[in-house]
Amino acid sequence: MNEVVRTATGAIPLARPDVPLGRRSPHSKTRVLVADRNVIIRIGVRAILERTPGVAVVAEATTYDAVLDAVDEHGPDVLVIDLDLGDDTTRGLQLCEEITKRYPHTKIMILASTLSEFVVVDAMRRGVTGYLLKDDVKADELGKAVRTVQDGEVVMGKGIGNLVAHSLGSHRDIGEHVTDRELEVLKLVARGLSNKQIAAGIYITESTVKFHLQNLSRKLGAHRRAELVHKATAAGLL
Amino acid sequence: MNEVVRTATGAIPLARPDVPLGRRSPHSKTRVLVADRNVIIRIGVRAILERTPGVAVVAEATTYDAVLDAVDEHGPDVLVIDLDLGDDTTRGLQLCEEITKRYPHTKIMILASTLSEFVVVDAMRRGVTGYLLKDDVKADELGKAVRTVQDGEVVMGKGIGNLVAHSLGSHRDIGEHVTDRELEVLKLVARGLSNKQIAAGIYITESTVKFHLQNLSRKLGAHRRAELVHKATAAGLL
DNA sequence: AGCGCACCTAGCCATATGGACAGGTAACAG
DNA sequence: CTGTTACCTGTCCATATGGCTAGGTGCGCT
Repeated sequence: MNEVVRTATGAIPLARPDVPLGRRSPHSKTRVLVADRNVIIRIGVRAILERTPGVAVVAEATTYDAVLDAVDEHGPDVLVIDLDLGDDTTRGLQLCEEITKRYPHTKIMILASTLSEFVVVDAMRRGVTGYLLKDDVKADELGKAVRTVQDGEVVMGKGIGNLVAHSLGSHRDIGEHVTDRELEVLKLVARGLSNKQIAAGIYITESTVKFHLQNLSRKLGAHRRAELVHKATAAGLL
Repeated sequence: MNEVVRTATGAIPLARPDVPLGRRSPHSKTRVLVADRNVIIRIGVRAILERTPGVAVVAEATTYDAVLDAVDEHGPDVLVIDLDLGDDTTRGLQLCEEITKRYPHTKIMILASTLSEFVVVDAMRRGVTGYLLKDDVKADELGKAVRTVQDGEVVMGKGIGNLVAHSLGSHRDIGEHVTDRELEVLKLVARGLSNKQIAAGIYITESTVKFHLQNLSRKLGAHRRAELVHKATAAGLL
């Protein structure tokens, strides 16, 4: 039943055939691209998917650029990706947007390590159609989810749907963009610097530091810098 | 709680033979127990190890209790484990200590998600002989590491060795135990409560809250509560 | 009994912080 | 031109925080 595991780096089974934008023949397999920086996860996902009937992993990628190249080269039906590929989470969101625009045939399913209200909502806006948590998925769910996503349906892990619904009803406009400068200040706060030290460090006044922190606090719904650091961490900003 | 997960093929390779404390015959395989709450990781690690010559995965476990049962039942040569099995990291460390005491034949290799100076040093003290980061390992390293650990050698991922050395030379006595009360206060700090609110919440005075925070700050080497939250998160305390 | 440890309390003081106000600039899109 | 956005600055004030010293209790261990 197993023994399906191929070589680690994985020979690419097929040269890309004609990839029409419409639905493919029911007999052809769902072609999947797996993107994760972690080998163990890549191999694990590959092993799980390849024991799912009608699904085949055509390539793996470990960086944002590699994902783009691989999508372009293989035109997969589904991209299973952990957004945390570089040190810039925002980059992952942009990537999703770009792929849904340029390769509408390729559906995106996020396989995340952590649940971030921030990221989920943003991802949905950018055309992502699936969001699962690594720690939550059962082995068989993953295969099913991929096929469901390919059919254009939305798949969300338990609790995630509720989260999104709750967020949309929330008073604060979540998903509000965190600016570069704010992030810069935030990182220094996390390192325990005072407003004065931060100000001196990046050549702005203490007033401005406080200004950025006020905005950050509003965007993340925090009222103390300790909470700010906590929520920012949970949101994958640090 | 959960049961021990058996092999997918369903065959339990061997009823446990006599397991002598000394080295086993060079022809017998290194018998591995994989413990991780995440299916993808378990399958990934299993796939990687099973393609390594001379290594066989005999069981999987997803909870602390299941690990203990499985070690007792299978007497594996190596336990590959992510300490983050429950919501109590400390429990994982205790588990390691117990296993090295009661089953000295079984070597322990930690396969962690995050690098925590705190945990690494503590783990070493309790007889753990390997520490790798999921995000760092190459596929072939994992197999090698398991065999190396079985031979009684210590394996540490890149950077981890330096970390340990640096820690030991550090002025602050790292690995100093964080008490229950401190942890309780810490969690409330992370949620953005003021000292006064925390005091009222757990029926102690503000002075005591500050006392606990002072001790925590010393133990984690932080000087501001934002930094405290940051480091505590990195140390897996939150 | 003596010891260490977790836990709790008090007071003092300089400084940091949060929250509010009311502005300014530059770049860029419609 | 007008509106939006990121970015920057200032002032005001109440409160929170960090750092310190100097105690107290109860518990388990030797």
